[in-house]
Amino acid sequence: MSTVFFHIDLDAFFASVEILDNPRVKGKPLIIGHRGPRSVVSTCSYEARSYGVHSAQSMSEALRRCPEAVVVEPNFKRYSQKSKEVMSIISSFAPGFMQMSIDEAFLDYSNMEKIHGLAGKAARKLKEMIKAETGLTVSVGVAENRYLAKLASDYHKPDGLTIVPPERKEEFIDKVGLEKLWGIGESTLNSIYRKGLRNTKDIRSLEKESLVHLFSENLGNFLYSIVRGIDPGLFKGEAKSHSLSSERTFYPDVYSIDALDSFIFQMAQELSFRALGEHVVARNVGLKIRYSDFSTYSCQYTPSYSLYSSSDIYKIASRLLKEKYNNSGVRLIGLVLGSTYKAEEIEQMELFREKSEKERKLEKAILELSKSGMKIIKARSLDTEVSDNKQ
DNA sequence: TCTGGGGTCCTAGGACCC
DNA sequence: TCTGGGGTCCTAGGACCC
Repeated sequence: MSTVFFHIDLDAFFASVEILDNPRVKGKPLIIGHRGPRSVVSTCSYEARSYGVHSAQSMSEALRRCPEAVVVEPNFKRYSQKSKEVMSIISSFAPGFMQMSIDEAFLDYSNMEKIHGLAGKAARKLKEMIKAETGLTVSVGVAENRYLAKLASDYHKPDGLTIVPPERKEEFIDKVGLEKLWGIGESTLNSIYRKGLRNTKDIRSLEKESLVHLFSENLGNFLYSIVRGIDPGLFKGEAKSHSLSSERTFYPDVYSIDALDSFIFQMAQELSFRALGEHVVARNVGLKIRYSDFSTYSCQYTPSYSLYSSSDIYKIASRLLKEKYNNSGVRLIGLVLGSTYKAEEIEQMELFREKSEKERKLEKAILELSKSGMKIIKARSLDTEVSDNKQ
């Protein structure tokens, strides 16, 4: 192998951490998630999975399938602490570390045999280290590129190790099957079936040009690559743009524009805090509305100035709401700060200079307080005065 | 049985500029 | 008097993933 990549995936991560912290739930079907009427399963233990419970399933359905399940509220602080422990072991094991999410990461193990031995032996060693030091199990995939390694880690779970020899990659792809290939969701799958293609072999039998013609430039090339075990290049490079978003689902549905506006006001502040905390400013604000029938609309606005102050964000979002809201029941409302970019010296920025001294001080004071962990909500009628900070 | 919350990327049409 | 093609930005919506 000229290149070797590992994909390391923590098994049922949130559930495993809860079991670690509370061994009494070990062996029981465990569901992580809120207990609300519109909540979904975040993660669940393997015992719960045997009842047909799975991530993203509605909680009501999950509890119907497994009424005796133990439901635990997610504790993200604890998970991210545990995640850091694991990631630090992985990142010091080999170079080319790339964390993909709270519970998975890639390693580049190319030309590393001298350090930890052949890839299989090294992967076993890494798994043992993680188990010994954190008490958690991982599944590891080893292959010549990241895409295959990612599929491989999912092939045997939990506590699995799957190695894909380069000469058997197409065979492996066929065994995984079209339905489980990364990047092919329900919609793409249906459009593939509608074109009379039933599996990975059918797709492989077509020329790249035919696939591009049948689908689109991007999807055609993507399909052509993945059925051959060629990395489509999804896990490389820096992301071009970023966004920060916040959304809330209501139960029951909300019909009052004033109530919606209050939520927008709160979310504008949340996002403003997060943006300031991460030293980013945004180019645009987006609003998302999902009505009772699940129909979802979004709109956005790009002002001529950069955004980070809660009052600017709120003003735009509130205007979008007034323009778009159709007076029917709303189940979800969301706010997005789009096209964010790093701005180290926000205080020095043009917009801040245009603002009144008072307003600037207020934003700064709120930022400081929010950093100190205090929960501050500005009174909504005021843009330039400090309220008595209820709640 | 309905369907969270946080993200990224793609598509397609229109505006505008060269 | 009719009309090119490329590039970039903006918007709305869709797809996918963890």
